[in-house]
Amino acid sequence: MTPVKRPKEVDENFVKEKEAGFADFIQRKGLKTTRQRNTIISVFFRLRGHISVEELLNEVKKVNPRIGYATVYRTLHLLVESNLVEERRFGDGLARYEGHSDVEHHDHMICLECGEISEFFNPRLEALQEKLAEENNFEIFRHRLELYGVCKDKEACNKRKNSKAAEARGA
Amino acid sequence: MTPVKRPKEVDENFVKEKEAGFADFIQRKGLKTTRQRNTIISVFFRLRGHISVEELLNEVKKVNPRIGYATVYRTLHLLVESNLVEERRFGDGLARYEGHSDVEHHDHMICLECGEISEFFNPRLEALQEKLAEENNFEIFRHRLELYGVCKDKEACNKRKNSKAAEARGA
DNA sequence: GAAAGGGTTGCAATTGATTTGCGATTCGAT
DNA sequence: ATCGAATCGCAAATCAATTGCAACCCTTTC
Ligand SMILES: [Mn+2]
Ligand SMILES: [Mn+2]
Ligand SMILES: [Zn+2]
Ligand SMILES: [Zn+2]
Repeated sequence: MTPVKRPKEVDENFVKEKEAGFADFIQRKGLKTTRQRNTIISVFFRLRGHISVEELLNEVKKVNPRIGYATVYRTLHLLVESNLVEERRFGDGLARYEGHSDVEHHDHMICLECGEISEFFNPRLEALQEKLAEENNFEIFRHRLELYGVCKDKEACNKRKNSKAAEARGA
Repeated sequence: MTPVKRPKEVDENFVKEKEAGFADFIQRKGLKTTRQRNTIISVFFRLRGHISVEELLNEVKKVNPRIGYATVYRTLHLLVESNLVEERRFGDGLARYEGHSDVEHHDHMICLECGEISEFFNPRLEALQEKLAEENNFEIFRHRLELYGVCKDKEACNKRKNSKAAEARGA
């Protein structure tokens, strides 16, 4: 298994790259740079994990409280279209977004108890998928693999579950 | 690749098994057999493919026009809970349901052009997932793998796409 | 086989996420 | 600075799915 590791600190270089990529996209498309879009992507790429629209909006509002849902939704669509961000749906009914990290593509294991999401990438798995597609005369553009289950480390799992419950109460 | 094959004709034996399974579940749960539920499952298990709620309701209404959305939704939830049916979401925003066939579990390749959904099952792929989970100290309950792309056979793909477009116009 | 109790239905209203219409505002090429 | 086009913010609309509730139907009991 190759776990995907995310840097703990914000990687300013990564953010810069993403911002530049978005600027490119905007220009290519004949769209406009705006204060709001800049704020949103700057905030977004400094967050890590699988961010919901609400989470993002909350953070964005700390910078500019006048920005609303519609603009965040619209900007996220642009980010997805520009291929700088991927949309995820883990079955809790709301979309989540993540900027690619070093390992662009990866898959997920989701603990149904504590909600922990582990990211991984395995070349053999990817290759096998290609082989199966080949045999079926099919060309893969993208794929989605999610493993749902539970942590075997019950101790760690429970700890996470509890801290999550506490957080939910507090918020 | 092991393509999953579905019988072309309704397999009455399969339907019977499913109906019996549902009866069992209903009883175990202390729920009630009703005319509506019987109609819905009988219709559902005679359909094949990945059925949306609306599609199912349309068919159900041919038998009993008084049955409404709520009952179909509620019955589908029971079917999923009873493990006789799986819910799928292929990204078009609505849930689809399928009764298991001989090959209980399978994954999907979805053509973004013609909408064709190929079903397959590959033991190596399944085993590899288990191995990766093991390495991550994770226990898999279920998983979801979807390959999105296009048919390489452009002729067949276009034919399907066109017949689909015609159908949409006609309906 | 009638009555009782509890699950079920159908409908309409509600929810929750996401989208959209639109008047006001901002962008950016000229 | 100007002007047409793109964008914003808000509220209203949409869309799938869920739910409250009064009427109704099953099953068990007597
Ligand atoms: Mn991820
Ligand atoms: Mn299937
Ligand atoms: Zn866990
Ligand atoms: Zn195709």
